[in-house]
Amino acid sequence: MNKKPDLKVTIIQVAAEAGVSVGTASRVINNDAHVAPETRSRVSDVMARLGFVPNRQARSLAGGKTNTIGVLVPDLATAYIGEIMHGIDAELALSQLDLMLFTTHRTAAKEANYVANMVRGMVDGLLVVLPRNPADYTGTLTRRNFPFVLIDHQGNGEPCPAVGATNWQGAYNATEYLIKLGHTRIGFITGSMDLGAATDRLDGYKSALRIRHIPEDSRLVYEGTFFQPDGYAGACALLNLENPPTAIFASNDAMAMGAMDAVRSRGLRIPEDVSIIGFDDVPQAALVRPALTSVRQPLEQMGRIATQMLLDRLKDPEQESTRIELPTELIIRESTGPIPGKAG
Amino acid sequence: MNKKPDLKVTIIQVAAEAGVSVGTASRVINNDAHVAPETRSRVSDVMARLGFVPNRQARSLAGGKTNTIGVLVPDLATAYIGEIMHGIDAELALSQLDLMLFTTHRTAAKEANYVANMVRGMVDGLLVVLPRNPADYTGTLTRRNFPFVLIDHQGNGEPCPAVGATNWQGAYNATEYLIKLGHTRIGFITGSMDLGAATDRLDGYKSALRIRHIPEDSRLVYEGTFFQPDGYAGACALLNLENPPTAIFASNDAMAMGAMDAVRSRGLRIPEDVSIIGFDDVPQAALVRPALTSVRQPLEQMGRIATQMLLDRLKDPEQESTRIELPTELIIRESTGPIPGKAG
DNA sequence: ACTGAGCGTGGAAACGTTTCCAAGGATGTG
DNA sequence: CACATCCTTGGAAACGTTTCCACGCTCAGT
Repeated sequence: MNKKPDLKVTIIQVAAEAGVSVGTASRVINNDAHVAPETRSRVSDVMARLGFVPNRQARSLAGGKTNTIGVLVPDLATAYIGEIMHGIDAELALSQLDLMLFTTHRTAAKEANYVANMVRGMVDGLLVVLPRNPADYTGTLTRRNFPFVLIDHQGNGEPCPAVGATNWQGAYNATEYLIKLGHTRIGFITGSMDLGAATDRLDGYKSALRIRHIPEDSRLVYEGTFFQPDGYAGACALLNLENPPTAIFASNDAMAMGAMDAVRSRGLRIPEDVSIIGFDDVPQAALVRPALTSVRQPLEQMGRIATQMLLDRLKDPEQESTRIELPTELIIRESTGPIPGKAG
Repeated sequence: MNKKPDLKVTIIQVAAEAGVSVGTASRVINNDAHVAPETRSRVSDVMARLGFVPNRQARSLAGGKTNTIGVLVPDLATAYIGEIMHGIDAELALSQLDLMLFTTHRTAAKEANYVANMVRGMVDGLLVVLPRNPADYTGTLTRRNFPFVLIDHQGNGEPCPAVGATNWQGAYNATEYLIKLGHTRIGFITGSMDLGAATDRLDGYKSALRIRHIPEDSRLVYEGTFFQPDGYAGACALLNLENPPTAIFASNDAMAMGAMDAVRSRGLRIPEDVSIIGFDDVPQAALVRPALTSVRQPLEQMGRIATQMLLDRLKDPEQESTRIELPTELIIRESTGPIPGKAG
């Protein structure tokens, strides 16, 4: 065990020990082609023996890149974001890039602020999850040619690189499915309406009703914020209507679970009395009883793809900005069934 | 709007513009006391006008500190870790420190590996959440005087800075509470037994039984891994016993929720037929129906305190290593009640 | 054998700060 | 009034890399 290196081993020591110049040592580190194989292995050996690890800051300073990408998330407390992060993380690990995490705590001001500062050398690229009002900064970013990708946001303004899911289509399909089961009174609990995903889902729901000539009833739409308690409150409100819905479509799984609790606490059965359908298909959806029918968003994949897009842009910042929409998929489980009375 | 700075503003430009030396400009940035008030404000103005943001890498390289702390987590998909992260993040935001995130995906090898490399200049300090086998590296870290704090780990080896919760006491209290309700057949679903928290909870359970002279029955202990499906499987196994338990104590809330599903899917009621109790008290525990009785771990606070400890050590690395145990608290909700037959 | 291309290498500038040292001016003390 | 002290400032050396430029050498083509 002669592997007790001094606290700091620099490239200079490596170069001296191997009898080469720092320039050559640097080339070995960076796998530069112009190094004789013999020299390369000799230097590599020395590096291994000394336990050399290149200094990150110095590399960044000299090389102009940080090998770090920044991820902006609203918070970390939800399974939803956890899934996306999982995908990002997995993809990043493959590229030897590190991840700097910033939480905005759902405040748009912080978001813009972070973005503004981050552009200056902290990170090479930026991933913004669930952006609040990206219009504040996408312009600046684009103008500076700073690589970034938005995750799960509908580009309502100028086009910018983003990956999302087919929220409209997913909501449409789910609603259509309920209609085919015989439901005509379908309650809807929205997400935060300042998020594009939320409005798209509502629109999908409305479109499906319209196509099937089911009259819209604004009392059947309850405005929530994507948090579980809203699902509970929303379901209560809907069930209190004089002509309550036979199915409730919540804009995400967390609210759907809240709605399930509300239904159960009134002694009603799922799906015999009320059908419940969610959105996202977080892992827990399959684990609750009755298992929740939900519109799957490929969250992890969204994280992965966004990361890949970012890496592409890192290599070629001039790349055209594309918006990718991943397909959603209706996952039918136990929480939905035919309308009461019509059931077997 | 003359705020259209060139892409890179350096301290040199600021100094030139303000008519001072770079040294003085640097002192202004760092709030060094030895700057005349007049000079300070003049330089500050220029910085604001030019939109100067100090280059992180250069600062780190020259100053020897990164202003970044590393956080090692097993993954991000659980509410449990989300809560802890929340606390860390909140505390870090106060100190203007940034957060570099690393996920180990529950592999001990990666954990040790990250730690080894991270020590070299990537971050100033390290927070390790739910360490797998910290013994692999705590020695090295301590020897090098590298600041770190372990979160939620029982120091079974040499003492090192850590914050945890009173797992033993929490499990003891919960078990005692069930006994007082009249339960004598109490099933227990463990967590991953390679985690100190898991063994401590099991020990607390066993101790409570022993004190109350309730014979231990190894069939009542089901070994799980902290994931929800284990709760389901565990509850099924326990209920299949010829003399099934009247209460089930799961080592965390995720498994408790799995257990609730299992109980319900057999047509049994909670808590009338079977009482369920969890551990952690994640936010969702209060949201499910029936609301879950659980042992609260102050997760967010654990994150905060660990961060504070780390910051203290950053200031004074020689500081003595303390282990802090935060008290757990039994939160009684609706999922527990008197034993069947004895109830009103 | 002579030339030109290309490869392997060394040397040094640059990256944007912090921090130490020294110097000048103002202030206070005896 | 001389001298010591403190405050403010400028100058320059680090920090550990990357990268550009140039130099010599080898080798193929003529």
